[in-house]
Amino acid sequence: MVKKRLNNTISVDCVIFGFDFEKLNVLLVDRVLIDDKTGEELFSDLTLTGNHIFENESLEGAAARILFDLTGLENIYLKQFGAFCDPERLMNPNDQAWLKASGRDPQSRIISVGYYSLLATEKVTLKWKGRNVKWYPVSEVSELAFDHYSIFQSALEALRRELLYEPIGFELLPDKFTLSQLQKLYEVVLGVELDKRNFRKKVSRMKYLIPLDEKQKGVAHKPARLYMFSREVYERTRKDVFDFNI
Amino acid sequence: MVKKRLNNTISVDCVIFGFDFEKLNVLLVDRVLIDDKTGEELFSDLTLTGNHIFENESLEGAAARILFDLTGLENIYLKQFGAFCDPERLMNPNDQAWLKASGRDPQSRIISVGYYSLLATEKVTLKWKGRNVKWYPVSEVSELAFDHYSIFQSALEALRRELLYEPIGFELLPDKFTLSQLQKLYEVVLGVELDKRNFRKKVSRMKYLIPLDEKQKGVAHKPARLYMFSREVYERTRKDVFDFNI
DNA sequence: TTTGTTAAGTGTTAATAAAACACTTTGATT
DNA sequence: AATCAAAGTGTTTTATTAACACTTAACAAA
Repeated sequence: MVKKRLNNTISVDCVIFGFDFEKLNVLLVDRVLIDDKTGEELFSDLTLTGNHIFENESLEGAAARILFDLTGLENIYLKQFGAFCDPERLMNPNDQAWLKASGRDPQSRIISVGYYSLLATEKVTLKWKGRNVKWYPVSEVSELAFDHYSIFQSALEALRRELLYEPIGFELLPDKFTLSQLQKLYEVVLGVELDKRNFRKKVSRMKYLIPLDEKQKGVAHKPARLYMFSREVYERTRKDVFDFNI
Repeated sequence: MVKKRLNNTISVDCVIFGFDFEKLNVLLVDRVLIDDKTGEELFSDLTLTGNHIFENESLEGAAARILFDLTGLENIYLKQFGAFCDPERLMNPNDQAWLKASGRDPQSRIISVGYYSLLATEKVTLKWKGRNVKWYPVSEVSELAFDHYSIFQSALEALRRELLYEPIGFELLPDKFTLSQLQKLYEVVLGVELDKRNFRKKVSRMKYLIPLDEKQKGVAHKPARLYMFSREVYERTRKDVFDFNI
């Protein structure tokens, strides 16, 4: 092993999850490499949204910038879930060609710090900025460029774990939502089926879930009551000490 | 903000926790800067154990190497808990002097990837290698160099959370241990008091906790039965699906 | 205005887990 | 033989989880 101190590049990759009341989606970029001379399309595949970190920018700042550039939204939920830097991670031919074409040293090492973020898709209007960015259902994501598939899986795992223990589901819903929408969210993200009555009994214990004097409109059935999440109540009533009982 | 692509340095910092049946400890390095000319001690403070990443080395590989260099141990539990890279993090005067003295550009940016690892202190014989490395009780750690105190706190938080949901406590104990030692471990790491009978009832449900036909020796009271952790049983009986009930 | 459609909303019982609590046992030491 | 120190052990109350089916409200179509 060569014991040389390396200069590396830091990039931040965002796994942007969006919930549309039916399924969980993720924002991916359609990466197309065009041959300079012939204008021919060399290949096309999908990547996560990512970018290099600027001078005087924090990791989270870079993630927020990427998110802002794509959606125009600020103050979105962002959570760091891992750093990725396997020496072999950028070694497949497409990735090498891509790095070369974008003027980087294909031998250089890039460390990726991953953030996932949570959005209600209905809040978002995508800003193309010349890049082909689209929502893809999480269940249909298979191969991605670089090592982005394994980063994506890591993010999904981190999201699931977080959802079990922290009230972050609300980040995937509009400000006002119904209990059925909240239940569907848990079912879709965790990949389970939940009993309606037991679910409602459970969430009724969460004081930060505030029922509103307002109902759904324009639905062809009994309209559901709307609820909102109160961060204020959550912060005030959360237990400081671990309440796990071993 | 200057939009320049930077070359950065990656370092890996290890927060090495050790349990001694009484308290949780952490391995820290006493960093002393000596003036080249006068031989005078300029300052001394404590840092986490860390190192730069070598070429062709993975992040986890670097963490394992740091751990091996300090303890001579391999296959130790290691968990990545975060990446740290605030532009302001290395700006205090001691840290600047240190970077300068060790031949690095004080303006360069260092990203730290943090790993924590778990050990029974009795398994470890520290290898000095010219560096003053010692166990410090976690409860007595206050200031550390660089931003290592906040990295340390992050590690402790990650450890506590992990301990609540995964059977990692065994990593902090010798191969054979008593139930009282296991209980003490949970109490010390989580900072709670637990009821002996309820604790035993709870762990008796864990099939991967194997009672041995062996007892403590040389204690001036009723000797306790020894137990071991079976990774094999754990892997075989763990639920694949989330068993959280919402 | 009646009828059909669709999802909302609601309660009980049985099984399991958590919380609170004190005395007896065992081996080593004196 | 007596003392010491921690090991080991059960019951009751309360809270949570799991399983399960019918009525209601709004809209749309006839």
